[in-house]
Amino acid sequence: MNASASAQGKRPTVKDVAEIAGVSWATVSNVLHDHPNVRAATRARVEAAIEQLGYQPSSAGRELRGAPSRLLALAIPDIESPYFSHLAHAIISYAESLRYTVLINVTGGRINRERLAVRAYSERSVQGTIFSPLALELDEVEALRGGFPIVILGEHLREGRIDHVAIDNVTAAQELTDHLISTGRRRIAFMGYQPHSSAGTGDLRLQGYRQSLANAGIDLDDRFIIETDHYTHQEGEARSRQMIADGLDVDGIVCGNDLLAVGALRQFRLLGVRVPEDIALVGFDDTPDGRYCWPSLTTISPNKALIAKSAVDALIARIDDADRPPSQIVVPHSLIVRDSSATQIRDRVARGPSRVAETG
Amino acid sequence: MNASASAQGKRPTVKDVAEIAGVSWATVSNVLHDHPNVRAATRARVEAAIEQLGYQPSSAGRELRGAPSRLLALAIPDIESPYFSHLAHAIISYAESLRYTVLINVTGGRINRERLAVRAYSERSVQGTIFSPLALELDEVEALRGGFPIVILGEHLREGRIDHVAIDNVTAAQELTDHLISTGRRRIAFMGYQPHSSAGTGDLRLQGYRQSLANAGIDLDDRFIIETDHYTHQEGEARSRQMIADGLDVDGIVCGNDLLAVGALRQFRLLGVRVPEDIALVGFDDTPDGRYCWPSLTTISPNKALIAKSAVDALIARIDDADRPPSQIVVPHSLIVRDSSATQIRDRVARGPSRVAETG
DNA sequence: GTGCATCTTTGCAACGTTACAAACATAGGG
DNA sequence: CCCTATGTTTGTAACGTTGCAAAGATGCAC
Repeated sequence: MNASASAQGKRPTVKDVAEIAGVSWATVSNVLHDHPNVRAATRARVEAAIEQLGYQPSSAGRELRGAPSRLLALAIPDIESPYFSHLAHAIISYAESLRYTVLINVTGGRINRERLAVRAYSERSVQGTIFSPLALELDEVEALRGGFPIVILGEHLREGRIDHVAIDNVTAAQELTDHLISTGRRRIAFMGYQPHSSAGTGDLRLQGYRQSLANAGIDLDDRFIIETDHYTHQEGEARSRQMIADGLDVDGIVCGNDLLAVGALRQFRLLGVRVPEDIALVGFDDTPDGRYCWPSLTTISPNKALIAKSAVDALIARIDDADRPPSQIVVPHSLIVRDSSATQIRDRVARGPSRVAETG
Repeated sequence: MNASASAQGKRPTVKDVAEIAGVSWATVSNVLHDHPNVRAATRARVEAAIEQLGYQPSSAGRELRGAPSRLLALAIPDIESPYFSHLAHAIISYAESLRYTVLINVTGGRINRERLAVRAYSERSVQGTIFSPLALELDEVEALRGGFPIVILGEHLREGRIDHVAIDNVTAAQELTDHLISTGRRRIAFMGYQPHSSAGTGDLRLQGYRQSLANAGIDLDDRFIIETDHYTHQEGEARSRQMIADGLDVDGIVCGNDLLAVGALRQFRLLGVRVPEDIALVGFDDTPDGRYCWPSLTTISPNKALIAKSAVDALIARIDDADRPPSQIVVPHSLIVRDSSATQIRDRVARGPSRVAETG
């Protein structure tokens, strides 16, 4: 109860506790670690002293002695966008259930910050990092990390020597596009091509979109592939305005994420374009603003809880064994059909295919 | 360049560096701290050894030696809602510019987690905590912290002995309500009364709403004060549905935050209630989904960057001097008028009053 | 060559913790 | 009463870092 007994400024140590309890440091340590060889009376005396002083073991001292810091880092481009804030929540929660603490490192997608995330975070005795790169090439990640445990969020085309966790973006984009085709759309655009990003997420989604069109025997108009620098509301607005200004004759758009779609939705509303009657819109990530906008947004919902669990588990496994074969984990997702792609108003959920694979 | 020279598993220490460079530990330490008394040639040799081993000083060793950890904590109810994720971003960024790292502690608003946030975080050698309480009473915070540096986010009615940072919620709510009255609304409800929360934010906003009505000579119908458990989309939907079902004759609603308003917006759309023609809606926090929904949402925009700066500055000042008088910092906000409260469609910004005060 | 001043380098101690082994009590059986 | 077995307690060392004082090296003037 009395935590302020040490009001003289210094933080209490085992030594102080030992003095109050009239025993040696070693006995205090034994009490703290539940060693069996402590008499009940002594234990009680020491515990009383701990309570009296409000003693908390120093993490620095423990670490120095060799105890693991139980500190992980999460390096993400931003913490403000719904996708990453939800993911951060899921990762923090799951890590906490394993008694790990997570340090968040916001890189802003800037390559120098990303380099630091990979290299310098061992400074704070972080044991490993879950990293969602935007600008940094995978080869450089591998070169920089130098044995430091890293798990990459996001699929990559090339099979690498680093652990990965992601949904199957190609299949997901294909499902979205298939869905639009199945509702009768034929002039479908893709918004979210990112030639300047190394992450490859946009590429993969574009690939799924292309595949779907090819399967349906629909010719691809190159002007239907819209480039974006960032996956934000602003870009969604700007690119959709441009599309209409350019006179693109489109009846459906696959957006790289929900933010782009919500931005487009607003812009189309301003321009008098009806969604879904004139143009159907679909997104990625299943964010709340896609669920609560009007019309509500058809989207791909990644299983974020499972992404979080897989990433943390993979990271801890990597920390425990630096030499284990790298795992490439694919997390299931689902297609959520809402109003933005429906002809009549309805809301149903279709489960997409899912698989979890580990390769050595 | 060669960071993997220490591939034998152990992390390199000053000792290892010293051995490679052919000097003593102390000389390595001198190089690291830019002591003047090191010969240029020796310095170069040591630096080469550091580079070769990829040596990083151990934070545990430094801390043990008495160096400050430069680690702050941010304890918030959640990291997923736009308000808190934006705030977290601002705080992390600003703290980083001062070379502090921020540890995020998600309490979920549960009282036990909040107690831990105040008390147990000194375990990880955190120097101080910025805390946004939801359930925990201020008196208990004061009792538990026992001298540990804490800055509270959120205004409180009673002048306390703890540092506070917040906007002037009473005035802000009053401005919102005044605005609705000025556009001809008379039957104005308040959604977001929170009798079960200790934080008082809802109370303060309700108070401003009451004051505005009183100033305008409008009688308050008690049924117009809507209780909510959480400030979420879901509650916004549920409460607004209930309002219509109850047959409440309302022409404007002041919502406790943007999420409630966006939820209400969607529900009204489903029920065929027109916004703003039938009911005007206003919110709090200026979140992106309020900016991008349709109609866009009139709201109070708190200066989050300044909240972040004030909170971090206050916390560091408290860390540096435990005995300084507590500061009560009021951060400016602005009223942003958008379509959800307009009769005709327009978008203008009105600056609200602002002040920064410190009391001892 | 010696003495002195200056410039470099180094040994030592301490921070708080814990594992280990050694020392110390206590009680019971011979 | 002594010896051993058992049960408790304690001293010591080490983890990686840094500040201090002392030791060592170097150069210069006499």
